[in-house]
Amino acid sequence: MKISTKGRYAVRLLLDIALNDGAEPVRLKDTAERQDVSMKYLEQIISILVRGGFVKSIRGPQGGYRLMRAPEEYTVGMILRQVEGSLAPVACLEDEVNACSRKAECVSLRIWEELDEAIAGVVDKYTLKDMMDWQKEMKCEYVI
Amino acid sequence: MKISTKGRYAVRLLLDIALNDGAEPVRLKDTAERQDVSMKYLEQIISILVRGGFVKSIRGPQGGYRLMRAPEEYTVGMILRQVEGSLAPVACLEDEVNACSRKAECVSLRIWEELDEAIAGVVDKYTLKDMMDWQKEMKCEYVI
DNA sequence: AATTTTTCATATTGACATACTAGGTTTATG
DNA sequence: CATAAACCTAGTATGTCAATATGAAAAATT
Repeated sequence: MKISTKGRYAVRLLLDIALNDGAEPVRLKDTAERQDVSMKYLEQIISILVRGGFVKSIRGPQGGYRLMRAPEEYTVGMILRQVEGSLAPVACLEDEVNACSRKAECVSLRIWEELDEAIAGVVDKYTLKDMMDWQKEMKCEYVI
Repeated sequence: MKISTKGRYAVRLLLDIALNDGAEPVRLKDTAERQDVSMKYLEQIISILVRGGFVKSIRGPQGGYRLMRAPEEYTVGMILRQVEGSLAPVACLEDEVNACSRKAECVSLRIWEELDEAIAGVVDKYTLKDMMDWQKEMKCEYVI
């Protein structure tokens, strides 16, 4: 029941791009340094986000990445599902292919369904905008 | 973000023991047949539950397993944590050893904390007794 | 045009976990 | 004593995770 580093890095990566957006697009090298993670690994993660239409890339010197939409339009759940796939706690909830033959009688399933809803309820409640606001508040506190 | 078969089997195994409890203790062989899973695998799972004081075993012919306590005293969360370990969605929430150095400034952590609470809220809400009741209701519906 | 800086693409790796299977030992019953 | 159950340990195939490694392609600067 763990969120992978891929999922966690993806959220932090998009947050970093949102926070550092300015005249120039955000370079992966800088994000990697700021967050102290492998740039090569981030490259793989961002390529999923580019393909998913979450960010656009600008190649060449002074290139980098920018968000495609406003920060409030990215829920944490959207990001996690894009890089990790389904967040369902059991495969039988995902689709018909993974559904098990005992689905109708399975009383465990009721709990897994409620768990799935609870998870979605949290990750779909927050957006990059919320995280940006928290980050800014925090910076303020440090200054004071 | 998946619950392992070990966790799911453990819940169903204890439910099976609860439902089939009678004059004789419940044999693993019967549970394995009823649920169509490997008995050898169930042996490994139940040994964790024996060590954790969830069930007691009776050896020899006419042996088997019985719950140590009343079904309402087993939450699904207790069972999952016993066989899977922590249900925390990220390692940094587990303990001081796994905590990361950026914990104080990490805004993602707020979301993971809320997610952790949401997960616990569901799995600790239901007990084996609830599942037994659902199972019995369902049997009724089939008869009607 | 050459160089540099960035993204883009694919392959490989080592460690670990998952989901079992196999084979045997111990304990109690009839 | 034969049998039926739990108990114990090891092995194994498969896959996933979390990266590294290598280099190509594109675009801006010099």
